[in-house]
Amino acid sequence: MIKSYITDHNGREHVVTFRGRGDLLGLDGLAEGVQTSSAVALETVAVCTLSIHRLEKLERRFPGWLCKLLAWELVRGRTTLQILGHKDARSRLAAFLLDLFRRSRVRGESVQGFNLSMSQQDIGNYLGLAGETVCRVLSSLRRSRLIDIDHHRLLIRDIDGLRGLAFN
Amino acid sequence: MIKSYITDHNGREHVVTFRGRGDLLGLDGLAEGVQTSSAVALETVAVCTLSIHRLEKLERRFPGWLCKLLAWELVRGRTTLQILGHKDARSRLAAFLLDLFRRSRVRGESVQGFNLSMSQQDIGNYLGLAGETVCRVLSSLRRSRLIDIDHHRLLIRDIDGLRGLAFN
DNA sequence: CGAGATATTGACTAGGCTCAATTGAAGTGG
DNA sequence: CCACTTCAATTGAGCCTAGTCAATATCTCG
Repeated sequence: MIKSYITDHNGREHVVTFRGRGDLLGLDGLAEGVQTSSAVALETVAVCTLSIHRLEKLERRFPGWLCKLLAWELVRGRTTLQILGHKDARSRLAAFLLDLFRRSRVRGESVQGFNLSMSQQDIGNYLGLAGETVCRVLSSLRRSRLIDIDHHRLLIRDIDGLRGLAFN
Repeated sequence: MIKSYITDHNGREHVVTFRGRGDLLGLDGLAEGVQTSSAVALETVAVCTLSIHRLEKLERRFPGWLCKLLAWELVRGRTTLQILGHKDARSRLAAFLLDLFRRSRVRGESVQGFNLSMSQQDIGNYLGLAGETVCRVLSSLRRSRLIDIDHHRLLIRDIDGLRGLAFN
């Protein structure tokens, strides 16, 4: 998993997304050729570089492909926005975990667990919460038997309960 | 000015953006042809419809044009995200006003005032704040001589002060 | 094993939300 | 032109969630 972030005027770091296997990284670079975000690998990863040139070639072969992808990103970002603007800490975490879970399933990693490769600090940064809050909420979710955590392995015990939280 | 919003499972409304003269509306519809957000005009407006067909034609004439636009939207959304995740009420309002101001200048409406056509409730919804908080902060900004408000006309008195707030 | 990072927990604080009452603005119809 | 209605804005009081600070505990890795 890769953490993508930006650094603001004060040198503070803001996590923008976490990308996993199969995700495209750096699409925002299309805006003027400037890279607007940085990225760090959170574990050992293999990346496949794709030149703009090649992207354009793909776009010619499958017109609208790239646009559709970008539009989806836009919609996804919108959902995140909604979460940050209107949900409390518990709901944010629930939504976050469900999103990670959904993506791990799409990748075919099945079962009902996945790897939380980022630190709680990073999760908090991404969700607009303090790291301590993330820890407290995760503990609370565990006490409520909604999830289980073993080191960095996360198990979902009650997905409907989580959904209830996430979608209020 | 047009307010673009989505409605969640509970029927609650979430303001996504405010669009003004010259802005494109409904680009998220490119994601699968489904309209993912609704829109309401906040005043009498004239809109120019643009069929997907026509968009594609434009894209053929100026390859990459649409992608670049979408990428910019992505970056813009990212900024909003940063604001929602990491700033307090005062900073959010300051950043919001500066953004509106910048856009009004781009449109050539110059001077240092612009029209706040949306309700404080809507602003709050957009920024993840309660309407009452928006009101309080605006009053406070006025008391600090950073802005002036007359009905729905907003005047910026101290743009550097606002910038200081917005960027912390 | 030791060091540095990360996680956990507690106590305290504060910023913003909720609820409620009042004022003010804008539009409607007689 | 003025009463009447309605919706937006304003202001206050009290509460509560999440942030901050600080102290351990636990993990990870060389």
